[in-house]
Amino acid sequence: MAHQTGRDEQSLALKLWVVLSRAHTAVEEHARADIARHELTLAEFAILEVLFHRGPLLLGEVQRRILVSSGGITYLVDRLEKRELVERRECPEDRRARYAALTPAGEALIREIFPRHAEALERALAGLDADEKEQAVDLLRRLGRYAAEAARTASTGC
Amino acid sequence: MAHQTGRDEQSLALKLWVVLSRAHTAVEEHARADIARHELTLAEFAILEVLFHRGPLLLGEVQRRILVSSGGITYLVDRLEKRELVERRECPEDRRARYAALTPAGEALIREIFPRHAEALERALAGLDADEKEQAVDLLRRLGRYAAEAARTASTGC
DNA sequence: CTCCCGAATCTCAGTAGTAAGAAGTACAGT
DNA sequence: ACTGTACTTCTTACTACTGAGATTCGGGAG
Repeated sequence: MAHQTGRDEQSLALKLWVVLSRAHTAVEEHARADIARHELTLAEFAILEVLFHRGPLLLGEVQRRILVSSGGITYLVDRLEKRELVERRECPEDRRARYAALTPAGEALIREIFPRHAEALERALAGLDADEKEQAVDLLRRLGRYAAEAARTASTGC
Repeated sequence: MAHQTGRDEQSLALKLWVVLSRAHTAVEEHARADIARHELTLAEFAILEVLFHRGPLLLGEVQRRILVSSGGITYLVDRLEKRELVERRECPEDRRARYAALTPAGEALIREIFPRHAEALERALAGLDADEKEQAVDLLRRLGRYAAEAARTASTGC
């Protein structure tokens, strides 16, 4: 048989899942600690960052980019709106939809903290050199794409 | 200067962090969905799994292996104990400490679902072949180790 | 036009944890 | 024996979300 997926293949997959989880947890802790200094969660930072780099986006677009639930995006934008870092704007073409956009204060904040956050991440990821990072990016990109696609086709039933 | 860490180095680090997060989220979703069929969270499954493969462990040892807070391990073992999958046992040498151990029902459950879970993970991770998985394991292991170590030394202050 | 299906957002109850600190216990130094 | 420090678990209050359903609206079919 061509694909004899035995116990060693399985244990290799399990090992990969474990080291993926641990690496993610360890790096996330750095990111979280850095961002917590500004009283932001990672999800809140991600919203500021995506609005900074892409400009105003519909709530649904933000939701898909940062991977939270529909309830979650409402909750998060509510919080950022209370702090006057983000504002909702009506969408002229579709009255169901709203844009999220940075306020001047939000833009000033993300402009200030984003470079320092990038530096903190660079330090956290300094265990690999540039070549190794590129290899890792390639492998993880394919891993993630495949897994996301597999989830999609499984739910739609083939 | 030897290490000119410019904008491209930083954006490479950022890209790595993004693909690491997305790969983790996508794979975790598979693991979560598979385990949810048995009314278990990933953390609960991790406890059953570690007790199955290592035998009875002190709560603190379980906590360090599955990376939750001290309050979290109490909460999780409480839940598993209510379902009679795990039991607490006194530690004769140290009366502060307790062992967590699988009940017969808990062992039967994990013995049944672990192989299927391993298969589900293997399918989720099938985007990489065996060689690539080994490369990824190596890179992620070093990445995670370094980041975890950096967090430790940062908190102890050098 | 009206009906209806689907999409975009919001509401609200519930949940899986975390953080900080309490209580009990071990152990080393005096 | 006594004291102080550190460790182990547990308690309590809180948080950052999730998931299901409600609401509002767009757009095509009849």
